[in-house]
Amino acid sequence: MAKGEETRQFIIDKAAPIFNTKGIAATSMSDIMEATKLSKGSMYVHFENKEVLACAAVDHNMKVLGDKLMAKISQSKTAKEELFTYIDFFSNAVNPPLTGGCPLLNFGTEADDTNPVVKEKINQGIKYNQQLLENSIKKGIANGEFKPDWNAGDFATVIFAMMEGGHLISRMSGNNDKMQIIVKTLKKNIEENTL
Amino acid sequence: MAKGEETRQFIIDKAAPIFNTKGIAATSMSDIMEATKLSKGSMYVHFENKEVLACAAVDHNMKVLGDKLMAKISQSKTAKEELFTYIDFFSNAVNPPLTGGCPLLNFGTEADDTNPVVKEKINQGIKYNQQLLENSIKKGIANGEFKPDWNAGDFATVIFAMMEGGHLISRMSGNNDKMQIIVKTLKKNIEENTL
DNA sequence: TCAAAAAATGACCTATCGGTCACTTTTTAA
DNA sequence: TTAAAAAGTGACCGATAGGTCATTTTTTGA
Repeated sequence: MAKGEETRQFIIDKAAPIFNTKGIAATSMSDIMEATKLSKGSMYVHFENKEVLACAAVDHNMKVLGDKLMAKISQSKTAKEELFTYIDFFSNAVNPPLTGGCPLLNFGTEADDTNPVVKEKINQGIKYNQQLLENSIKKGIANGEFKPDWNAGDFATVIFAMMEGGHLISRMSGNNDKMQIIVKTLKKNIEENTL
Repeated sequence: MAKGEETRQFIIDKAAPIFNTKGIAATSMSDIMEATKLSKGSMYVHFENKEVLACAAVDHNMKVLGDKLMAKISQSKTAKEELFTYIDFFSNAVNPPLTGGCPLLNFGTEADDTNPVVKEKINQGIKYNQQLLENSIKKGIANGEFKPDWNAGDFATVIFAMMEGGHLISRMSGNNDKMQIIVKTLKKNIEENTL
């Protein structure tokens, strides 16, 4: 990797968790300078402006989270195991896989009415998650693990929505109590559709 | 109402939707000045600083939303109707009851790692919603509408989490398709627990 | 090896931020 | 009616925001 690209990645690595924690608007270039120990001029060698850096940070957060998730899921042997692994992966909202919590929730709500570019990134991220879940369910139906009349698309949406909602509740309360109810309910639901 | 209190309320009325749309950090006092057509000095007669105004706006958004919700729910005759009314009330995420969408989601995610005061307000707001739902379910169990072994607390959490998650999905996609799946699933679940 | 290209620096720029204050206008109540 | 209190004004303040650029330092490849 050329020096330039190396530094660019280094900046993104340092900036990503800050953006995910403080939000895009509340994160200043000075925050990134402090975290990277680089000068302001250097930041602007690699990023045209703050918006470009923020977008790169959003992408990075989603990629890192996706990679961690897939590393776990790919170890699963059955479709049911895949769903359980997905749920378990996000089940600790107080100590989440990514510093600052779920980037889809964080950047999505901030970008909603203000940043169409980031909003669309998050929209794609959400669709990716739902597709991932839907594929696992369909796989399980195809190989006889799950009931054939189970609506894969609908339940994929249900899982995703409940996990995000549970994430919000548990982060606000500071404990995973409600998230555990969500996890329990979803797993029970999966069991009921398991043959 | 004294003149001072009148102006204070006027400022909160104008500021609340702006904060809910842009977020606290991204909303400037100039934004509020423009919306109210009041001078900067006047703002600081009624609010010690931006944080105090933001907190008042958060409270106001939650109160307005709660009042609108209760106005609908109080018309319901049965417990099942109450739950359906709650769900329907929040079912249009693209054109939500409050400008900017759900304040619990908006302010909650922003305040999460940065503003403990607002975070606690949102935590209380979430608990209030869950309690409201739990009470309706318990009422329905008590009067024989619902199955007696239905876990009221758990299902209250499920409804709230799914609606918030659905809200996020639908706002990002710009349509209510996924929210409708959520609504359909929840109502079916309620029907299954209705005697 | 060495010169051109790329990266890094930090002083500096303008705009805007939240917030203050001396002053004017309006409201209030005796 | 009137004077004290409250509300409202807008110029002004220091701090910080995002961003620029001449200059220096480091990297690169012929």
